[in-house]
Amino acid sequence: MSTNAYPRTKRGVARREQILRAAEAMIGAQGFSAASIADITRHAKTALGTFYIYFSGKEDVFRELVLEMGQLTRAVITKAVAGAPNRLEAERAGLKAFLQFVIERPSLYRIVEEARFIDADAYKAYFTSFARAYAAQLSEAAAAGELRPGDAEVRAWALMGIAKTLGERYVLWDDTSDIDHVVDEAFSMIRDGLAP
Amino acid sequence: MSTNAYPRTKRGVARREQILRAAEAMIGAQGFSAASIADITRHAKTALGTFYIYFSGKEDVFRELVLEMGQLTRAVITKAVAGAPNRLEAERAGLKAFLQFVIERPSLYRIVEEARFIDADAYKAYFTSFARAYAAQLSEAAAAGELRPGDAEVRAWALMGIAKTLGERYVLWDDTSDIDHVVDEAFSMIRDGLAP
DNA sequence: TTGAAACATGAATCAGTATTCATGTTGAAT
DNA sequence: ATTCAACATGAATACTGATTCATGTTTCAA
Repeated sequence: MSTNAYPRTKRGVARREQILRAAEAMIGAQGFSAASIADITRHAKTALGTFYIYFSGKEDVFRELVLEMGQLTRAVITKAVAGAPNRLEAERAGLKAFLQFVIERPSLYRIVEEARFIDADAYKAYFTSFARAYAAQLSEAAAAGELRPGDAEVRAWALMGIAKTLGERYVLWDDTSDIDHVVDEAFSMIRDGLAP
Repeated sequence: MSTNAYPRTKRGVARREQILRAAEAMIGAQGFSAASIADITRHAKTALGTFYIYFSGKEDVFRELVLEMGQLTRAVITKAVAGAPNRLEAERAGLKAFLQFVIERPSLYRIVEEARFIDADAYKAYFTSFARAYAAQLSEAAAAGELRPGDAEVRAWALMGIAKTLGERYVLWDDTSDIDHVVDEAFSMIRDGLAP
């Protein structure tokens, strides 16, 4: 197996996962270039060469982690938003769920942001695809009279910007115990900014 | 001169500036690790070793560029905001000026964002100092009844997040001819979100 | 139970580039 | 005009860390 083919045995599946998690931890903590393959395999308790059985190189694991983050974020937010009675409550729930997710997986968050500089295409793909879906929701809600009319795409990017930045400031930098306060304050601005 | 002391002759001043501009262009275009010192000096039309007369290493130029960006952004926004009749108009003017600045110096924008991963302290310093001043303005405006009451710090970070993200999306990725549309749409959301 | 495919190992390569340094050249003060 | 500090040069050095590979070990289907 030279690159990235899926493992054929239980052991293989487990090893691959071990390495992936170690890569998340190391790259998340030290950044892409500072984290060496040796760091990753050491942390995964495997030999150096084993890495190359499962991944074709450092960028390859990295890309996979970005993909993973994409799927997770979507899943988490979709689930959090599911029960909301209307679009505005969905915004609140989505923001809160996102920040909560950053608390749980800070490494993945950092990795996605670093992707801009390591694998710009993966980064763009992640955010544009997210934005497209987001804008569709906003657009629909505006049509239903739940939001004031306005450019759904610009709104989607602005709202993503708020979430990203608050996540960085209030979770990564300074693990505020009071995430709810941040959510409330930001949401009240968003609510009044969008409500009909 | 082993590191970073200021040049003593006209020629020295000019060379240093040449190299700084070349570093901005190369690092901005290719990213910190992909841009080699050789790239930078080639672009600056000087010998490799000359670089080390003026800078102690790659991180050193990088840090200086981040500093420069800090001063420039402040200056540009302060100036743009100066004539605004009230805080809300200041927000509009500031957002527009920021996006315009990204159009003019895309490399500096990228460099500051990459600083998060290369020189986290410089990055933090840049944004927290900016946020502090921003929050003070918002706080003052709220006290004067120009804005609805609310947590000025959270607002400052949220607004910075909007600006950063719109800059990335609508300037770096897709040089929209119609920046004014983006500003208008984002601003109408901000206005309603903050107006008393 | 056995044999072949899958997986594991880590020392040895290989590549790229940051940094140094010994040797010139230029600037400007006297 | 002279002189010394400042500046310029780029080949040589030094280092880091990614990737390979020859040699075992384990899994599992038959």
